[in-house]
Amino acid sequence: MADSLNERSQNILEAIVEDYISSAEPVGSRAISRKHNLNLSPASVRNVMADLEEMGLLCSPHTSAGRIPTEKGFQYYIDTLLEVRDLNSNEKQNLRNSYRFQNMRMEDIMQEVGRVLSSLSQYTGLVMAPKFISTVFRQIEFIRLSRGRLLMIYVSETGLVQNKVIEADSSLTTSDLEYISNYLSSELNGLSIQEVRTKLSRELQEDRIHYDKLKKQALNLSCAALQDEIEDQIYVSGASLILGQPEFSTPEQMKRLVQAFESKKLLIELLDRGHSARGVQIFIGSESNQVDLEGCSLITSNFSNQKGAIGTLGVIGPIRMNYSQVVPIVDFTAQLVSRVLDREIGQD
Amino acid sequence: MADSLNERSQNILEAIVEDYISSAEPVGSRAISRKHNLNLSPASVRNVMADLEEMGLLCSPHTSAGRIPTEKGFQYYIDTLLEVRDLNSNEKQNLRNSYRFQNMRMEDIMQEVGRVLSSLSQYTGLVMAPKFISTVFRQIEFIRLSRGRLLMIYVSETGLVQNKVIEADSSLTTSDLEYISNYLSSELNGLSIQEVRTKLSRELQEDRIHYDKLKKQALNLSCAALQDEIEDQIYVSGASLILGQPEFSTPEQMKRLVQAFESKKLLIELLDRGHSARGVQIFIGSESNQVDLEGCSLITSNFSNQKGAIGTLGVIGPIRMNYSQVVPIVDFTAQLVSRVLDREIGQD
DNA sequence: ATTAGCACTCACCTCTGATGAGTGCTAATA
DNA sequence: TATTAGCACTCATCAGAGGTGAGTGCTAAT
Repeated sequence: MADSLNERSQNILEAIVEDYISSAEPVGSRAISRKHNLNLSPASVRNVMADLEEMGLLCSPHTSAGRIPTEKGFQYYIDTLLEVRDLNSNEKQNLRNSYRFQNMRMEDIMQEVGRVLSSLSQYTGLVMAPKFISTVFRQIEFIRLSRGRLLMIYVSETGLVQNKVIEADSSLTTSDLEYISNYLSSELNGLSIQEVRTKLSRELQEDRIHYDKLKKQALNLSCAALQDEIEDQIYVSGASLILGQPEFSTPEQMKRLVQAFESKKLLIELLDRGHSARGVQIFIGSESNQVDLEGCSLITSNFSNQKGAIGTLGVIGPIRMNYSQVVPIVDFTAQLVSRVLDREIGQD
Repeated sequence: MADSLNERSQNILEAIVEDYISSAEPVGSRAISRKHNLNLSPASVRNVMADLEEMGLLCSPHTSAGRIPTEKGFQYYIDTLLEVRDLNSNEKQNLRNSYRFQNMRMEDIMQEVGRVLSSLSQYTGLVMAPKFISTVFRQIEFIRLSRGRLLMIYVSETGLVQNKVIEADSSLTTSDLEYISNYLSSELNGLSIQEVRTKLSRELQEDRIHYDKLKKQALNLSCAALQDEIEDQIYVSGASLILGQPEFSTPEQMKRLVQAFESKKLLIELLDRGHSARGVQIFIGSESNQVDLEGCSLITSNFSNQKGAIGTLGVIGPIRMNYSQVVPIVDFTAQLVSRVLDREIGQD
């Protein structure tokens, strides 16, 4: 149905959306007929606007105000009218230069990505570090904390460090732990977590392993350590930028957003949505299904190195976001980060 | 000078401060003369109020409003009038029960502390994890990331894991690194970072070490890894709570605060102020010297285990904070966390 | 020394009318 | 038949006016 719009309607809708994106104010027929050289009188524009309103693509706050695009209007704009141009090589170079990735830990890289995303887009940057489950095993260490409690340190191929406290048999000596660490690290090196898990459970079932008590304990320990998920890490940058947007200028709106940004769980859930997709994804307004994020749109893209290690980055802003500007930034940044992660383990 | 206040003046100042703390509104003479049974008419109260205003302890937003305490007024209240009662054993038990510390990584503990602090105080909780410099060496690992780049993982006595990427001689093999890790871990175990540093620089100067090339490399590596500070970790919880306070209800104020909370550097600087002191410290308003935190007060206390590992926790709220309620919470929480950190490495 | 009394101040609320941007409808026009 | 000029109408926004009430400072009485 929405596709049945004729060209004039499309032009006018596009004009309204773009005017609204830059002004955040209801757009009147007069403004459209003048600024965009459509050679149409305000009256004609009004007629089309009335049609668009009937279709649910526009609405007006009150009788004597202009029109603003509805969520559905934005949806249509994004699906049909938005042309995302690629960055030219100059812009790409600028973007590359914005990032400082030298000698950074994974955490620092993620933080840096958030920082740049938010400062370039002037909205809020979100980054979710590669998920534990998507990483490739590199090394594992066990350190005794107190009787019966061990600290497990896991390092992935890309240098992502995650740790976890596990309960364990208190009879293990320090050298036992060292042996176990070495044994597991060499056994599991290069396997994906998925493969690690199947390997572990298979070996645990095999009988012969039972002859070597230490090896069995190694398997038990690593099961305890690696079987469960490890909480995703998420980075929010430039939260104050989105608060500067007029649609969130009331104290209530601000509190709501800050609350949402504080809830890592909510954000993880949000970013997980696009986690299997390739390329840039756009979630408009109520698609997020989060009351606290009402009025927000999210532009995300996944990044990953060649061995897996999938994370997600993106920008969250008002529905009235400058999609044509932000989408290429998110897109290219994801590519950039993917390449950086490869370099992390590469030989250059 | 401030101490020259007579008892009546003190009583009235106290009454005004406490009324203002609970109402956030200017306090009138009538309210004081009635609610607090001072047996004084409003007119008498007004006389005293005028004196207090002249001393700079009170001010009035305009002629026909009541009085509100100035920063100096709050300072006086805190220094002279505030009586901080200890929690009774019931309250202590409740507080203990609020915290869930089982099998938690240091990060989780810090986060949990922030969560509980903010939810109990209804202001914003701040926690700074034990500073790297104050920790006791437990173990160090080096993992090759790519040619010339190593990931260093440092684990402190309390299980604080910190990592860092360093550039290094690319000729080191995996087993070299393993040897180096083991050598350093056994050499440095139990030393404070301060001691580690002096030991390292002393050994590097000694000649005999130069015969063992690998040991020399070990020392070089650990110098590169441990000589610089590692960035402090800071946790902010319940930022939205402070935004609910009437003094920060305008959009500008909110944006300002959110910005301040986003700047880890600023917060670290703030918490560092009280870092050498013992017991609870209170920083009122402009004492923070941070324009972005204008109108805020900070209540902090350090925590530490018996071996060092000093961190700081606290609550940030409006100057009009409920000090008598929050101070004991911060105080007892710091004691609690200190004990938990000891248990981390203890034998129970 | 304390307090009752009183004039005074001023934020806050509500009501009012003016303004103007923008609309919908209708009739004239190309 | 599609477009547009014209016009009455709507309604948010703003400024000014008047009323209200909480609270003050001062003075004179207790």
